[in-house]
Formats: sequence, structure tokens, C-alpha cells
Amino acid sequence: MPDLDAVFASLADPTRRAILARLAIGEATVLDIAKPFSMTQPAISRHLKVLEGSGLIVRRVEGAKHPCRLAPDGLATIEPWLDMLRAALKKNYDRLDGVLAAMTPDLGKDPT
Amino acid sequence: MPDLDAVFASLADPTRRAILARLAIGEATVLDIAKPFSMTQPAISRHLKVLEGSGLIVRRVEGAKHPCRLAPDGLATIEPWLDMLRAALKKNYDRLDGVLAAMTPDLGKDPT
DNA sequence: TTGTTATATCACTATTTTATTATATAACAA
DNA sequence: TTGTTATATAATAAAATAGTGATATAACAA
Repeated sequence: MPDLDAVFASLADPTRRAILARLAIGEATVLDIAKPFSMTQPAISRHLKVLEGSGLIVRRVEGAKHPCRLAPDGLATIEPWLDMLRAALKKNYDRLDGVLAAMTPDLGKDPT
Repeated sequence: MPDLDAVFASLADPTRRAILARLAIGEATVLDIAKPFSMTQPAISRHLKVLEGSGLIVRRVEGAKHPCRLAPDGLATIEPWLDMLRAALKKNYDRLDGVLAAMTPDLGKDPT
């Protein structure tokens, strides 16, 4: 399983996110993917290598073409970590809620 | 609202994720945060600046101390994008499911 | 074969990132 | 005031990243 660093770093690049968005529509070859970008093919190949290394995409070989697709469990590495952070955010929010709730009764006590 | 690049890049560093995990427990000052790391205080200050810039944490000033806490809506920037990707993964998975379902009946046809 | 298409790799450059040390600033305490 | 604590900023060095052009490889088509 790739590590959190690799997945988040992969997602931090706009070109790579655009590639993922393209693959969200469906499988595509390297040149198909490269076409819309104002960037050379080697640059795209590198991005694909990064995405593959972080487990976000997979490739198969079909003759001279190497169609890429999204890896079904590509986000599996980061989901638990994000869940942890979401839980903490919610917990801290609830705690704030508790503080506010505890404060409210005092509002009637001494309005001075 | 900070951009996707900034948030994902923030999350791509293990020190910064550790800081977020620390803040998940509760508010902490810069030196509190720095203590467990084998890294200088300026380095931690930089990381905090990055986290603040990407909207993942907030700070308040309390005299000489600057306590940090998780920003409640810190993940808001990336959630929609992740949702999109998750939807695509699911869609592609369902499509594969469809292909397999369409193939299965054929298995009985010509077992040669 | 030969030429063409599809992709990868290499060598290199520019930029960004991360860390360090040294120093500045700001609040507090004696 | 003076010293100390808490934090930020500046100067720099090292490393990682992202791009380029040139070239290698591999499959396919004529």
C-alpha cells in the first residue's frame, strides 16, 4: 500500500488532478491524456508515473498503447486518515457546542 | 477559500499531519507542538504557517502565546473534489460490474 | 525491412520546499 | 529597566519537483 505522503502529494498537483478528472470519464491512453495539456508527452508520462506510484491509477498494456484507468481503491490509503481528522473536527465542534450550551444559562444570571 | 493545491500539499507532509493529529486532541501553543519533534522551532513555525495558509488550522493571540487549533471547516476545500473522485471510482466499478454481469450468461453458452 | 505511432527514459535546468542558524520582536515577570 | 519566554523572520544550503529537448524502445503497418 502506498503511503499517505505519496497520495496527498499526487493530489497536490493541478495537472495530476486534471488527469484524474479525465480518467473519471473513462479509460484513456497516454497520448489521449496528454492532448488537452500544453505540456510535452514526457511531462505527462512523469505525472502518470507519480499517479501510478501512489496507487491512484493503474495501466495495462495493449500492444503499443498503455491505457490508464482510475484504481478502484486509490483513495483507500488516505480515507482512514481523513476520517480521523473529520472525527476530530466534529469532536472539537461538539466541545465548542458544549461550552456554548454551558454558557447560555449564565446569561440570565447576571445581565449587568 | 484556499485552493486544492495548498490543502493537499499541506497534507502531504508527515510533520504537518502529525501536527494536525496533535491538534485533534486539542488546542496547543507553538512550543507545545514543537516539543515532540526533533526539529527546530522555526521549522515548526513554518509548518504552522503552511497549515494556516491552507486553512487547516487557525490561531489566536493570547499574550505572548499563540494557541493553534484545527479549523472546523479545514477540509471543506477538498471534500467536493474527493466526492467527485469517489463517485467516479464507484461509477467505474459499477460499470465493471455491468460488464461482468453481461459476461456471466455467456459462460454457459460455449464452455469449449 | 522501413517508416510511423505510442511510450519511456536521460540529461539538464529552473523552481519550490524544507531545514538550519542567527536574529528580531513582543509580552511578561522581577 | 532587565532578563526571560514565546514566536516570527531572514539568510542560506540541500533536496525534491516539474518541466524541456533529445533519444531509446516497442509495436504496428506498408
